[in-house]
Amino acid sequence: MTQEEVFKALVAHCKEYGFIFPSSEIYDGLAAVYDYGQLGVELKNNIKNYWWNAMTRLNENIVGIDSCVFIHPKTWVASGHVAAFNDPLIDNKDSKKRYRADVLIEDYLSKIEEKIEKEVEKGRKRFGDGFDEAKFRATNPNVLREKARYDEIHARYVKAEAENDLAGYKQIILDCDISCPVSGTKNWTDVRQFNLMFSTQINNTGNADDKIYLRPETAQGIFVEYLNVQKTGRMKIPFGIAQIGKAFRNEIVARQFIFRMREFEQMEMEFFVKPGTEMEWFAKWKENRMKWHVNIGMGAENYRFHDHEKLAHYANAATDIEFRFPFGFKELEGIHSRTDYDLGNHAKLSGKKIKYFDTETGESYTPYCVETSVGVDRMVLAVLSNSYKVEQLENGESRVVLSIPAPLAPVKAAVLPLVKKDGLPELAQKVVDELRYDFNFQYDEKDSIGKRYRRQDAIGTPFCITVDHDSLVDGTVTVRERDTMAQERVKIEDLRALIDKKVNINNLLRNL
RNA sequence: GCGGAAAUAGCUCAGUUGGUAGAGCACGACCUUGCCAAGGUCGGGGUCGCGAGUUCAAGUCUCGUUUUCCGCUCCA
Repeated sequence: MTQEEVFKALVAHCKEYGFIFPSSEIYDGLAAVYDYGQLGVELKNNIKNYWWNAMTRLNENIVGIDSCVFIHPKTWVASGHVAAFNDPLIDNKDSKKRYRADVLIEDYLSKIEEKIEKEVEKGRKRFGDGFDEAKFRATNPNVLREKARYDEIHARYVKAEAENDLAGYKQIILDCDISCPVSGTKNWTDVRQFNLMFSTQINNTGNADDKIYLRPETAQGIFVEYLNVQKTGRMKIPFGIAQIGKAFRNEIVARQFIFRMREFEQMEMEFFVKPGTEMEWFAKWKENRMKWHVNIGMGAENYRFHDHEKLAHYANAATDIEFRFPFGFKELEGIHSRTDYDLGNHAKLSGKKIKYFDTETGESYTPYCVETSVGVDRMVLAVLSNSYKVEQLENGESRVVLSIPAPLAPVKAAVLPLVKKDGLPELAQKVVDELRYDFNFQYDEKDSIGKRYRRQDAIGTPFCITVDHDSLVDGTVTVRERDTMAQERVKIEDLRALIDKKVNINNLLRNL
């Protein structure tokens, strides 16, 4: 099978066994929205627990919060999202390339500037030492002509930007004969506004000022609560605030199953540090986070860092942790050094003093911030795609197995009576009743034992516990391991310890 | 958003030049076997993604639309 076929099979598998469904499928579904089913939610919760505990329990100086999806709209002005995510876009119909209309115009303007500079350069060469640049710029007809053109276009551009006039952008592009760098044609679509943030209204007065946004990242919920947490928790720099929650982005193209959805879940941690120490912490968190990923046991070779060369407006360093998905290495987590951009802007816009007073040094400063941000859904996809295997068995048959790392597996063990008679179901039920307080169990008595093993393989259950006739006599059962299919005989009273050792998330945490 | 392809049962698919929907698996009941799936009998389940049009008649032809996949594009 090709990678593409494997991925398709995985998507079908996820639906067939209740991990992930297309959202509202009975109404034909909704693009790029997926629901987690009965097994998917267990897997996802296990991943979240592993992260939450690694952050908040293993670090005394990291605490968690749960902020709302709705936050004051000014938050998104301060964060830069309102300004940065209202792009006017235009397509060239021939090359099928999409451009930001404002960037096309800006590029054109800078070309005019270059022309002017060239003229000035020519003048300098011609006149030599006696060259009066200011006078040349004020009198040379070529320069004046270009300057006038520049001023006119620039004025229109600024006006279009201020008024968000999409037709105005288009007209500038047409008037300036701006052509597509790829196709060279001027066959343009209309300019369309694209806003990454979803918006709604918080009451029904219809007043535009009531517009609020669904958060495009959970991070800002942390920044707006920074002061509360720092003060009430008596937190001392350096310290972190962790949060897991939903975020929403109106992506132009949301695709690749749950890799890029319009509604998704993030696990973000903002770590506040003294200015000047942020690179040190950035390096520390890079290492720390990679360790967390590799510790899951899906192979260190499947992860890599990808350092950003082009940095976002708020960052002075950024890297991605990428994972080898069926469609290539893609971002799983982002680690950003966000400087004091967020807290600084919130201080400015809110008028509140957001400074940290260091009692040891007597200094007062706006903390810098290092962010770690994982996509929960991407983690789920990483685990599922890495675990999905179609194995050829010795007898020529094949089995589909999800080798999900045991601590993350949705169902930890299945209890199976070898036959549905002779008191075996009753004993099996007793075993389940003993252990259901510790682990997520399934009980299954339908079909042959081999078939039931395969069924558990398909959902990634690490252990199958089979109760047979000997169990009635000596109180032992067969424990069958998912990946090796090896069996061992275990006393019923030893089951809890045996399973716990393999599936308890605390054992993962201990290795960190 | 553009271009290409696809959509029939929970899953994988068949369905002849248009003539009132099938298989295997899965699911339920009963019987049988009993440590690595698919024995038997019976049963439930589909307005063929949705909406129009052509036709005596549309799963099949035409148009639109939705969703998915692939390629562009986008991804502070």
